[in-house]
Amino acid sequence: MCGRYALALRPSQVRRMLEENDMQVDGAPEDEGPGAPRQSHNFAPGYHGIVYRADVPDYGAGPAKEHSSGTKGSSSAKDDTAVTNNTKTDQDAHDPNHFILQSMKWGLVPFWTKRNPDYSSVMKTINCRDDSLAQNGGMWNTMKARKRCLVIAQGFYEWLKVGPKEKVPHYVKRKDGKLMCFAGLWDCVRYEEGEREGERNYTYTIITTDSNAQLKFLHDRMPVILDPGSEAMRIWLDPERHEWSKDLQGVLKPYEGELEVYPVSKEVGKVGNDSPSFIIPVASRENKGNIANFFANQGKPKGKASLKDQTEPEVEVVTEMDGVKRVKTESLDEVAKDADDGGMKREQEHAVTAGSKRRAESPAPEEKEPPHKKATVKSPSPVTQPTRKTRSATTNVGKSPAKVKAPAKGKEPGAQKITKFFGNSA
DNA sequence: CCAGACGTTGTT
DNA sequence: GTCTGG
DNA sequence: CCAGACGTTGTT
DNA sequence: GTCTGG
Repeated sequence: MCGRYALALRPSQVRRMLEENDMQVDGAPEDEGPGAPRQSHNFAPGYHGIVYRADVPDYGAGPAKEHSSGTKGSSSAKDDTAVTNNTKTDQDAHDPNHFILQSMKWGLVPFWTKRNPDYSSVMKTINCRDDSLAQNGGMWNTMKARKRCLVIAQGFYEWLKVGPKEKVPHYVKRKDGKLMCFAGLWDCVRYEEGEREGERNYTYTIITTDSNAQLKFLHDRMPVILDPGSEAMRIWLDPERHEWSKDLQGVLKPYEGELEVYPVSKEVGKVGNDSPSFIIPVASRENKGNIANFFANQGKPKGKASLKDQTEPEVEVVTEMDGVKRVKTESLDEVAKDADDGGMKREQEHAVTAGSKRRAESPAPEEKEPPHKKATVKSPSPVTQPTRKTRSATTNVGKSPAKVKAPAKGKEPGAQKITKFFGNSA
């Protein structure tokens, strides 16, 4: 289900927005540079996104040596040597009372993985079912106990199936305009060999649960969404809880707040495309207006209030079961070619960046991550940003936000699909 | 003991 | 890494 | 998650 | 259909 979402904000913007919701942020990754999270309205698995979590060591919350399952108590209790020890104590800098934003790669790879896992394996861990966490064994055991986090997004996409071949993308966001915080799990792995040997690779997964009544027509599953400042969020992120419990399991339930759901441009289906229009109702007046402005203003970033607030979707989800067919047809086509509008000469070259071919031909033998094609149009601050609460100045605490170590850049799968990451011993 | 799984979604 | 099956 | 590729021989 | 890239 949650296999694509929107996060076109820089870490600094995310930080500010969370702080406006009274969330403590003691560190954040750089907006740019190696390992920086990607900004895209079409955020896909494998990208580096923004995760929020307690500032605990790489082995997670709780005592360094303890086993999450509490199994056996023997052991000499002396040998410190933290888990992946060596190389400086990676801890001394951690403070569980601090919460940080960190860049991590979407698609969880467990810490015990020996080699860079193949693509298909990783794709299966972009999500984690809430009911999988209710069972005791399994690969999530350590993470659910000690490595819980929030995955930050503006909203997510879901494709409504209409008929045997048609799929209409819908965007889902919070009605109150706040950032969407998914319950997630993270981990850190250091491969034993390969080009990434020794590097710390941070990855994450998004927890899914049953859809709430509002989204049932779209899909039967949805990500777990937590409200900023809620008790559920506090529990989920609490580093003092380093064992699974009913309280924690209880956090994982369908969202009870209000969401906004509406169809969007089919262009979002093509990975690699990116445009602010993807999070705007496809057939709305705003959309047309925005798109027009968008291209009209190509040269000047300031422009008028282009896409400021796109409330009232007026398109709304319309029916579904039987009316499905019509839902998409016209409206979508319309937008697809609406760029030409009724008389404007300008046309669609759009903001939609064309997806690149898969002609892997790296001129330089380095750099992994897919090219961050600088979106044709950069959206300073696209939609969103309600400024609801308008808290007093977000006192930018004087702490150095550089506490978070830049995560190792992930390597794109595919180069060498060795081992499946589940199969290795210690 | 060792070897192998450890996952999700969607579709049938 | 842990847990299960053989 | 969806979209798109999915191939060989031979020549430069 | 399956697999890969983004």
